[in-house]
Amino acid sequence: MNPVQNVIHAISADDGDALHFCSTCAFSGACIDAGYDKPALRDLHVMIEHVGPYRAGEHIFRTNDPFRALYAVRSGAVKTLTVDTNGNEQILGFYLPGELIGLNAIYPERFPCDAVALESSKFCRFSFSAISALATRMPMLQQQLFRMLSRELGMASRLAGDHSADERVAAFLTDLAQRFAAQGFPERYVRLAMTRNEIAEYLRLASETISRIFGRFRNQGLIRVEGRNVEIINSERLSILAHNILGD
Amino acid sequence: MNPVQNVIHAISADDGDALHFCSTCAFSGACIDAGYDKPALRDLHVMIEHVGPYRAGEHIFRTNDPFRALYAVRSGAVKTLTVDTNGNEQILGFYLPGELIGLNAIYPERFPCDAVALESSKFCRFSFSAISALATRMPMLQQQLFRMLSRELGMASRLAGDHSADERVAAFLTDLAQRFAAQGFPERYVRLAMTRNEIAEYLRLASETISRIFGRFRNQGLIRVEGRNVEIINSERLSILAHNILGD
DNA sequence: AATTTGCCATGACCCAGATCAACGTCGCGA
DNA sequence: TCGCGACGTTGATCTGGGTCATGGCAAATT
Repeated sequence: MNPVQNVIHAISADDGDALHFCSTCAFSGACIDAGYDKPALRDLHVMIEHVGPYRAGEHIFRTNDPFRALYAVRSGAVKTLTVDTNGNEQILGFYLPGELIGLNAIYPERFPCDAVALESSKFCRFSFSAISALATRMPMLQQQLFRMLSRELGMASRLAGDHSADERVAAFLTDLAQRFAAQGFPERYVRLAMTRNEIAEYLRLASETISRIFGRFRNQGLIRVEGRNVEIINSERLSILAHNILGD
Repeated sequence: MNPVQNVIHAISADDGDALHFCSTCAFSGACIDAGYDKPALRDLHVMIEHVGPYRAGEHIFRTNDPFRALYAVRSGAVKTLTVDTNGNEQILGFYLPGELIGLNAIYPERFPCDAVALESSKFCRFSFSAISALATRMPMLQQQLFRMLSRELGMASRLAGDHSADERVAAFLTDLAQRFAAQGFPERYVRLAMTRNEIAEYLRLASETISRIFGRFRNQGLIRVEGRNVEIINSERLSILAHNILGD
């Protein structure tokens, strides 16, 4: 049997309970590290609402919806996107379990984008006013929010740079592999939850260009591709290509 | 005398004192609105260090410098930039009085870019750990930091989109005019503190393209250009062009 | 006054990636 | 089982904006 196929089935996180985080919770790192894992956590858990599952194609929120809550992905995968005046979709980001959606809505106080499930997905919903209030009493939580905002800002501006299509695709694959690895999956396998066209809309390329570059990377022995399963053969060279975007 | 010339000389803010903000302080909105204008402000002022002036071309900080403080522009203008492996500069942003530099350094804990004065500039320096600590006691300050991060994130991802050179230049001029207007300057005049080449590095275009588009916008009666002074004649049509990037 | 240096403008040409077109494949509902 | 629509690949052609080259101008320097 081919090693690429069926290696990764679906990413999901356990559900957590009144005293434990979902295993991939966006806040767990900050809180557990800081010794908040005892009763203080009750305050955090009490404001969490488990929502979903949303099926593939369903909206979690839409552009201009009033912003009240952040969404942490528990399982599945999500895209956020805007539609410009010509009807062109622009994908802002893909989100995997453990990642947080909605940070770009804080300032406008409305969601500036749609969020759509790429596959069946569940979420933790955090009231933003409640989590802000809690953050004033939990400095590490505040810090974690600052860090996540800052991280997303850095990523957005690096991706905004003037890079070749090869660099973009290499950075996309490398980044995704690292994020899968952060969930405990083998770093060399990436299961794409999105179409070639969605990758293209994210990287500001045409879907044909994605196909061609996947093909070229395959011919150069950088990756193996079977449909939406990608195996990274030469992560070394891929990282070098990605370096201008990912920074390290 | 030509109306474009010498309308805007230099932007600067008064210096503030122990109980008053600089008139354009990045935090003044949040704090004054929230009724913090009495003794609580002392805590904020006490952690501020006035630095500068830096002359044109001088670095405020450099890539990989450890991140300890945010810088608010008091007067002058600044660019932040990265240099990629081919030696190409990429400008991340321009900053005017009242704006805050360094938010993208929180997550990596090092500055991911250089900051260089475009003209003689002064700053307020805020220790980040001190301001975070204070933010736990001043919810509106925390909120203001969240909002500024979120705002910059939104701007970065809109600029990252797939837009024509015309749209980019229109958005650049419109945005700058709005930010000048926020300082109380007439909205129709923009004084560019940066070269054509720097505009190009910011918008991911060639400097020749900036020249050509300024020329075309002039011929179409959208703007008047004299060196680095720009007068916006038809802000209506310019905003329509910019709409896909600026959103409103 | 002459020279250098940085900045800006404009024409000629080129290229990375978009667009257009054709076709193959897969999954799914009737 | 068939048909249909979404998805992916590949080839041919086009184009927006990049690159290269030239020249002008103004401030700084000699």
